[in-house]
Formats: sequence, C-alpha cells, structure tokens
Amino acid sequence: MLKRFVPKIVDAEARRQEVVEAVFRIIASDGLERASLREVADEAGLAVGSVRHYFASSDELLVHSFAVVVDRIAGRLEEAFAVVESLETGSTEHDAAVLTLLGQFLPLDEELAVDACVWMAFRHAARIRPVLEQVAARSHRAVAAVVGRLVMQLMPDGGSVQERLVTEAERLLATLDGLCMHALLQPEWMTAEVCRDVLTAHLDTLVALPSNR
Amino acid sequence: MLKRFVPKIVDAEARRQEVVEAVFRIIASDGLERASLREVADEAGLAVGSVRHYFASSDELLVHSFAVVVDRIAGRLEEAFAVVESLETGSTEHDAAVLTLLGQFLPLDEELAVDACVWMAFRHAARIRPVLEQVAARSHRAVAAVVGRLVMQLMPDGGSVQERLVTEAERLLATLDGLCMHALLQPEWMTAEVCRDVLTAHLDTLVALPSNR
DNA sequence: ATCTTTTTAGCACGAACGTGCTTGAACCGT
DNA sequence: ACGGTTCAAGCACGTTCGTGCTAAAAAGAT
Repeated sequence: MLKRFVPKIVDAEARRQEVVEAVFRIIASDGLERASLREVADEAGLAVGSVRHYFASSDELLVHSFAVVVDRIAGRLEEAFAVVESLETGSTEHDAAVLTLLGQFLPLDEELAVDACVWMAFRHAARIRPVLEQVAARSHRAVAAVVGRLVMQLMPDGGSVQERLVTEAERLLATLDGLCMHALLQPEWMTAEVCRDVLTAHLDTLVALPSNR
Repeated sequence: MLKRFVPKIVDAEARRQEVVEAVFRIIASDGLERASLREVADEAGLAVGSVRHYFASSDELLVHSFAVVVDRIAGRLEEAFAVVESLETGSTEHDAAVLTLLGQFLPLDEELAVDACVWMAFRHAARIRPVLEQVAARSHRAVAAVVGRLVMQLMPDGGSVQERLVTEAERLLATLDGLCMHALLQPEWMTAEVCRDVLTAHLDTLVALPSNR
C-alpha cells in the first residue's frame, strides 16, 4: 500500500521535542505534579488537543520525556567517558577529564540543572508509577555501566577483586546522586566549589585505596 | 475566666499523631501527591471534616507531618550519636555504633523505610512548595550537625583544617543520601549488605586519610 | 435533664485533571 | 479545483481536589 497522498508535512519529531522541552521547563520550575496536559500545552504555546495529537496520553508524554532525559544524560556520559579513555591514566588532563565526566551529573549550569531536576523527579516518581519503571531501570543500568567502567579504570589494582569493584562503583554512584540531590535542594550550601572538593576528595580515596583488606 | 464546662476529652495530640501516621503510610505506598485530605481521612478511618478539625488545612497537615518525621529522624540520630560518644574511639564497639548511627538514614527495616520514604518525598517537595521550606532547612541543619560532629570525632587529625572537615562532612552526607535514594529506588540492587559494604568502605577512607594534601 | 463545648460528619462550590469526540484549517498529490 | 490526510483547537463528561459552611452526636459540669 503506497502513500498516495502525502499531506501536510510538519516535522513531527521536532514538534514532539518542543513539547518535551516544555515538560522539562515545567518540571524544573514547578515540579512533576504540575506537568499536566494543560500546563504543558500552555508552556509549549499549543492547545491541549494539539499536544494530544503527538502524544496519545499523558502517560506516553511523561514516559517519552523521561526517556529523552535519560538518553541525553547517558549520551553526555558516554561522550565524556570517551575523552577519559583517550587520555593517559594519571595525567593531569586525565584527572580533569574525570572531573568533567562526574560533573555531568551535577546541576553546574542551566542546562545541566534542568536535566538533573527532571531526572530526579522522574526517578522518584518511578518508585510509584509502573509506567516509568522500565525507563528507570534503563537509566540505572546506563549510568551504572559508565561509572563501573570508570571505577575499573581508576582503581589501582585494576579491579582484581570483583566484589570490591562493585562496592566502589556503588559508593561513587551514591556520592554522585547525593551530591546532585544536595545541589538541587540546598543550592546555597552545596555550591559548585563544594561539589568539586567533594568529588576530588572521593577520587583521592579511590586511587589511594589500601590494596589489601 | 475559668473553664466552667470541660467537654468531651479526646486527647487531641494522640489523634493528630494517628492522622500523621496515616499520612506516612500513604506517602510510603502511594507517594506524596496521593496524600490528599480524602485519602488520609480514609486511611485514618475518619471523615474529611474530622481530619480538618485537627488540621486547619491540607498544608498544615503536611507541614506538621514533615516536622514529625524530621523530629523522629533527628531524635534517632542524637540517640545513636550519644552511644558513639560514650565508647572509646577505635574500639570495635565504637565502629559498630558508628555503623548503627549511619544505618538510621537507610531503609533497613519497615519503620526506617517508611520514614526514609516520607523524608525524601518531603525534602524534594520542599524545593517547590514554600510552606515546606522552613522544616526542610531545619532538617538539613539537624542532620548536618550530627554528621559534622561525627566526622570531627572520626577524622584522624582531629579536624585541624576546618575546610577539609566540612568537605568530609558533605561527602559523608552525600554518600548517605545517595545510598538512601538507591535503597528506596532500586531495592533489588541496593540491599542492606551492599549498604553496609559501602558505608564501611567510606569509613575506611575517612580514617585512613592522607594527612597532608 | 439541661447547657456548653468539643468532636464527628457531611454538603456544596469552584478549580483542575485526563480523555473521548467533534470541528475546522492547512496542506499536497492528483 | 479537488480530495484525502494530517494538524490544530476546542467542547463535554466524569473524577478528584481543597475548603467554607452547616449540623448532628457526644460528654462532662450544673
């Protein structure tokens, strides 16, 4: 069956992306519970029916938005990890690249802050809402994979002991999420400088680990 | 003016506490956004009007619930810290007491899990809702105080360098909150055992810090 | 028994929500 | 010019929410 009549071509994917970014802005400024169809439509400069034309339901819009932010974050991490891999271990550029990688988790600028807000909001919402479960699991796997590879590269022993390696990966992951949380919830206390200090302190403890134990 | 007619005595504080615990159960199982007056009243076995008799508004109910959970957590921390202080530094009982203290943050049993859920939900909601701001700030101060004192006692140098001390306090705080988050959001991955491993690993890095740097 | 106050319960209103459905408007191949 | 398809917009219904308000039930002091 051929498409005989090619109708009005409005780049549908671009429109969807605009709506998604309206969702992001609303979540960042007013929280996930305010991301209703009416609010999103207003923010995107559209009518409710128009948004519903691109997203069958509210759930689909939210799940897709979650997936988009996860892809964005995972993409940044992969990109930054490639830089880390390309540099020689122990060099100052390497250390800087590692800090840059870890900084992708934190709300250090406007764009990162929005993503961090949205990411946190969705992950917490996924605890309750089954529709978000799959994307949340994918998010966790993607981030854990990058952090795991990073720890494997950074640990002195090369990660001989498997158990120790996952513990250190979980430890770095927890510190990152905790830092992100505090930076979002207590921005006065948790400034970018404090974040950097905490991260460098953590990295010191990672490289200078007691080999035995 | 004397109270001539002392009417029906129902200890109001106990009733309020019952309502608050209904709020906790709802937040833990269905999330904060489901903690409406009608849901809370149902959960507490009361009518909406009855709940509204003890709490003037929905906001007051939520703010009070937040304050109660903060007090509960802060109380547990103070109690556990007193035990830590009473033991000799470096002893095995001391180490165990420190782990017990830090475990108060994590959802290691039913009661702790409910509190952790509620605490997280309110703290994140406080980013948006101004009514929760004050209690959130109090919560942060109380917890940071205990963790700060703990770090001061645990660090080898006795915390000579002020700057290093606050960095380590923030680092421990971040790790704790991150662990709590992961234990709530990915309970399959982040088991109690992994939590314990991560915490002991962190404590090792805290005691075995390079003195200079 | 009566009176006063607390306690409990319920109604009604406006606002916001998701969603099924309908109605024009825009657009392109014929 | 026309017809088929997509896009944009809006209405209407049922649900849930907070809240102001009213009113019945409960209980101790008189």
